[in-house]
Amino acid sequence: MAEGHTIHRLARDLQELIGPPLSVSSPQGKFTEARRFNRKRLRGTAALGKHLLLYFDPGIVHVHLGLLGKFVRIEPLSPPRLQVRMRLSTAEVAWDLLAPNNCEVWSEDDVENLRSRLGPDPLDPEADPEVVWQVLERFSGPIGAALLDQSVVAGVGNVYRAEVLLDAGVHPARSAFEVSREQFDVIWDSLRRRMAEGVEEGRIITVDTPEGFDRSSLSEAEARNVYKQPECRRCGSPVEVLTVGGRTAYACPKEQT
DNA sequence: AAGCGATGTTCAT
DNA sequence: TGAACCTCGCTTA
Repeated sequence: MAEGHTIHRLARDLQELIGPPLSVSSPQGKFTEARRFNRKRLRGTAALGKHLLLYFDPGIVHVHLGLLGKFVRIEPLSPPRLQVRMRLSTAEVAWDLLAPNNCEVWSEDDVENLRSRLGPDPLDPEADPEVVWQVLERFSGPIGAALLDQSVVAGVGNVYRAEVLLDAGVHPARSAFEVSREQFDVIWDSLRRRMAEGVEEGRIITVDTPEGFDRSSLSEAEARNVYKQPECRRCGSPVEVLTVGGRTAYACPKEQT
């Protein structure tokens, strides 16, 4: 269940493994090159959209969590579950990678190739919204499909798509080139702010809450304005459910046109 | 106990 | 456009 915020948070959290030689294994066996990283040091981590890169000394491991994958922080001596694709551990802590789409050895060229295939990442401070805007003007298809296209914007997933389009008052099925500059600015600002919040909170919470409110107490169902909501949490209108860009989309028929 | 769906992507048709 | 891949928590019976 990973949109870009999850990966950026992981890139940060996994930095606790930087330093000592790591124990690297693949209890499940499917990451056949695990042995080659055993006793090697982690030099750094990086998040590019939904892609996670682990820089070892030497070597690069690329991880994509996909829909089901996750990293779990556990006690280093706890016996790994059978389906652990990769375990990274120090004397103090272990991280288990479960059910990823990808966990493989990459070259610098592979990383460069990925960079060339990804659009700007709202979580990258250097990201240039003008590049996205230019692409949208020529994009043939709905804005809802463009936002999920990783070559247009990197890191956006189905939840942020729904919430951000509500923020901008734009219906997901609207043609991308019909989105006004003002609407795009709201989309981009909203992506930046909400995804950054997602990194800090470790989850996607888009509803407004009172000052001092404990947001971690919100259930998943309570945390969003339109995504999977029966009614729009801003105005109460019944939420429209449709398919855009091959995924289920949610829209407020009153606020999104 | 069984079934369903999911914050993703790629490949085949 | 659909199936495959990767797994599990929540819903339904």
